[in-house]
Amino acid sequence: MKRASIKDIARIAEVSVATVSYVLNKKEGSRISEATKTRILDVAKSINYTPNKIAKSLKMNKTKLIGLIVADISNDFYSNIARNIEDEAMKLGYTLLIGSCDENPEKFKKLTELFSEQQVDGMIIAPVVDSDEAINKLIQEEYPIVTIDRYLKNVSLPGVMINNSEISEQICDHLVKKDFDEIIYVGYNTELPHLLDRQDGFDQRIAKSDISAKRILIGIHNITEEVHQKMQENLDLSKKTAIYFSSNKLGIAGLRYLIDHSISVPEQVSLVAFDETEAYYLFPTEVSFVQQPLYDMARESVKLLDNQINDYTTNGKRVTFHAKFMERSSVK
Amino acid sequence: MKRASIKDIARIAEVSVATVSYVLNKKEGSRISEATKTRILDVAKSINYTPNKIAKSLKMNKTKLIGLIVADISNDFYSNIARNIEDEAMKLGYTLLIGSCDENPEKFKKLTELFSEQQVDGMIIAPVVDSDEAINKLIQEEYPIVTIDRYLKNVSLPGVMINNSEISEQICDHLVKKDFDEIIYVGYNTELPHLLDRQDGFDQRIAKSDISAKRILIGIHNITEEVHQKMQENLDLSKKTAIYFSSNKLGIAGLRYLIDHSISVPEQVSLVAFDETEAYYLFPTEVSFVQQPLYDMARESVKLLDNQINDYTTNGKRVTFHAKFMERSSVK
DNA sequence: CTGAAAGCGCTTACAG
DNA sequence: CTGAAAGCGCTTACAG
Repeated sequence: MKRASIKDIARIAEVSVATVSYVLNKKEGSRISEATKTRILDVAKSINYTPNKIAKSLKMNKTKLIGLIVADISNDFYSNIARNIEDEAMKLGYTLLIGSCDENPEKFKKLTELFSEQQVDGMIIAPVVDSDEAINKLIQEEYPIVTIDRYLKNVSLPGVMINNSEISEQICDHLVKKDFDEIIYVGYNTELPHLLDRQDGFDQRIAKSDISAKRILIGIHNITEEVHQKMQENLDLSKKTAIYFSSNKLGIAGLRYLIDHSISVPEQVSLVAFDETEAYYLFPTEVSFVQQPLYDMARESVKLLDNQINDYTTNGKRVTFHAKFMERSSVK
Repeated sequence: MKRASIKDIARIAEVSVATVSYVLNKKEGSRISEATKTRILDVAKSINYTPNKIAKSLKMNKTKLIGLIVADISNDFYSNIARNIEDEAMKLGYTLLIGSCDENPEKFKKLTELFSEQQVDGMIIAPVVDSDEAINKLIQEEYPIVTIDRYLKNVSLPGVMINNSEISEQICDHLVKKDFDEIIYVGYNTELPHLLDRQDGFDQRIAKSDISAKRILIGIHNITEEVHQKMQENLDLSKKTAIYFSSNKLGIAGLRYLIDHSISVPEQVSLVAFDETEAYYLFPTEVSFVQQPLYDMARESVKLLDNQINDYTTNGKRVTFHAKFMERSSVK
């Protein structure tokens, strides 16, 4: 697998490597004669030349590589975000490196180091709990970074997010108006700001009502088991109940519980879930869900990062998108 | 974002860059004195040195990068394969570049070019229809490649696959013995060898029985619509019927049809699907499915590729794994 | 219109 | 025990 280099082209076309480089990069500015130009192009084609991006990167001090660190790539939300980011990155000439840290700060740190060694021009990250140290190091090095989905409480990095609190309030409002005896919020026991926002929005609306509300908060591991156990303990079918699952993982676990216990939706219990996932569509009832504008978020994140790369600034702006409540038939 | 280089270390520690390089790469062979060694390491740490892999790659003529081209990353099968490959690649010191060509040969070709320019040491690919040209070019350049899941009819590339024909025959045998009036095979109208194998295995077993069989073959786009339409036309609930969905996408579309039409499984119709996906678990009946040994396949593919990289050979061996039929309650 | 030369950050065979 | 130097494949300011 010996690859042709511009040196080879230069030798065969009997010109200098400089000239080859100019022609190949279309930087001649009409300086090079048509004859040499076509000769060079022909030779390049005939020996199957492909540029060595590594060499170019070294010289140019930029790789046109972007690193993406998601919290969990097996989550449909993140895999869809990744696809959209890849498309957008490509449009701006970047190649995307994808890493999943699986909510593990050690793995998060390792990925930042890996990407850094790989000389990525910047990173799009979804911070996980305890990833602050690794992130601060990047900030200190003035590494271009942009957050997505999640954000940091104490640091103002540029990033994209949704109106978590607001949309939760809307959902809750919708449920409150339907006159349920009880509304159950299913969320995570976590410090992640965007998730606390979802909880806050819900709480605020509940506070203004006189409806009884319960909170089921679970750890980030063993989601299925914990959701099942807590639903067992908290779901009282003698009451007219609505459940709000604040993530797709929680939603899937909850739907699974309802299937296993033959609880029919929305006859016996109503529900709303966060995010969209293919799995919702195999549930016997159409699931009402919160849809995030993935494409717009992906596009904006790449744009923000590109800006950071071209002109580094410390006070990044955070862009908030509006999630959309898609009403289906799972709420009665 | 000015990064420290070994030159900086050399200057501060007052040694040559050669010495720094030896120490950093632990290639001293006890040649360097402990004093200089620790001095260099201390300086490296204090100025936050991270090696520039780009420079190293250029010099060493290898990047420790592997490219993975899957047919469709939004398919759970491929995203799980990708995760497993990433883990295995990491173990051997490789970083994984992931690309999804979405069954599009143009995109496939573009990804091979992108990866090639990025100087990946090798590629793991799932060939799509009409990708032969791009693949032949790689072969001609003696680029280390390994196929996964799918394989090529006319070229013997090293690769991993499952016993498609055999497992289909087993499934069919299982259904034949249950004495259905009719068995429907749902597959793709395609030339992809591994899918034709699935069909062949089914056909062979049917031929030895006297059960009526139907084939529903659909195009690779608009899966949901086509499956719905053809099931509408072909499903006769007055007969005792079993359906065999030969991919997870087909399975999901089919399950969706059954949900939409309130057809109960296995009471009114029995079914088996290929591959595992989270969505199956939200279906009211536990779905019997074919499980592929993803981890083993991923590991073997990386191993085969690593072998190719270290010692290129043209006659690659193909490794076949055994898929497993997981019987649940969707067949009566 | 074209080329010689420096340099990006590394590694390593060679010399001392 | 340590260093000078060449070279990986490019780009580009400069000279002619």
